[in-house]
Amino acid sequence: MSPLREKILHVASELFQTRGINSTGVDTIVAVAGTTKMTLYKYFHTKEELILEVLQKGHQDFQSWLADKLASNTKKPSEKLQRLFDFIEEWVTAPDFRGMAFITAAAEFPNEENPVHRLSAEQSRQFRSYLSSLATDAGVKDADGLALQLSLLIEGSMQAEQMKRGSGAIKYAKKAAKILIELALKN
Amino acid sequence: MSPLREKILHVASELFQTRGINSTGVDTIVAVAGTTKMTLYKYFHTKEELILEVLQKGHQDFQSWLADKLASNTKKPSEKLQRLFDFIEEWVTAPDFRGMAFITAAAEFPNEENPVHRLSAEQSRQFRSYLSSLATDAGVKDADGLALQLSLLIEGSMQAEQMKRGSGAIKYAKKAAKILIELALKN
DNA sequence: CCTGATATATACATGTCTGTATAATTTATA
DNA sequence: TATAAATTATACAGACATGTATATATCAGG
Repeated sequence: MSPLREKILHVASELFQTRGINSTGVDTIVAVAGTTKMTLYKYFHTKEELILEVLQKGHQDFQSWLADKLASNTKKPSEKLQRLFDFIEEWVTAPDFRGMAFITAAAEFPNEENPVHRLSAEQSRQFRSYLSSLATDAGVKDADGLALQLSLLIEGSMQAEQMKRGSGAIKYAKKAAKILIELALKN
Repeated sequence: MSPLREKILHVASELFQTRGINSTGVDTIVAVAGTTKMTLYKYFHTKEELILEVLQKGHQDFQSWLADKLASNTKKPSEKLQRLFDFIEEWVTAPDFRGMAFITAAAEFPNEENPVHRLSAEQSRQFRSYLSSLATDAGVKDADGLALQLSLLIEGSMQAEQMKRGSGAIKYAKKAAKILIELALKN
């Protein structure tokens, strides 16, 4: 894959998160990336296409990072569930964290028919489904229910952290999660 | 207060939530409100001022609606805490609910220095502080902690409901809240 | 009816946005 | 070195953004 293409993707991702998607023009993106509009439009036919790819890459990076962390630091399924929030905390307290892409994108494109909104909703659904599989593996009965609750805590924390850096929300989310998980494992 | 001014505020609020703030031009607002730009700029010197007032009114409407509901449907402080999510559910499942203004606004204006972002963060903080006072009145020891956890569940549910109408997230948030509240009341 | 405030109609200045057209230039390959 | 591909430079079209200037119309109170 072209390094210039990846550079554009990376720069766009940064700018979208720090300034917002709609407030970031393609002129700014190419200027920061050190290229021109002609090149950008060669790799991405429209700005919307670029947005969708940025979202996709962001979500994939997050998902595989999390899966790797869980795979290499835990063994038992229930352990994965319990240590989940440690890694989420690591993710959201990273100095360059500026919010979860699919959360902010859905807010910038509220119309449910919009392709960007649809992809965001799909990623949110997919993340919950991943949490549900973790819960199922751990032997939780209402896995979907627990997954939804955990996703609310996680996405809420990300939202809170994006709104105010160093909010410490994730600490309390972790405590709440621990209670909910332990209770779910008993039933 | 001028009815025309209120009409503009109301229309702007609707459009901001259905199309996004940055994607809604003042031309659209005045067209839908049935007035002209001259009048809009007489009442609001800039678009940003209009945005800020829309946010303020939205938050005030929500807060007073919730306080009224709690005041007229509950007596004991602990009861308020426990029935809180019933009213939140009523709020987010209302047919015209399109997301919590201060959540989406913070996403559209990610820069923490931005006045719109600042107001959104302030409203979020204020809401948590209100939850904390409810918890304190109910005799909860770590009132701030519980308030933060509940706010994550609430804001997460609103986020989820805005992303996909009829998500049912609030149902599970309510269950989680019940557990957390009962546990906090015991300690 | 007349006057003053309120609102409208309309045009415009100025800037930014996405996306494209055209030509020059660098870079890689053979 | 010659040829082809990739990238740049630059200008522009057309739409839309915020905000303003100017003149007209509506409407209430005296």
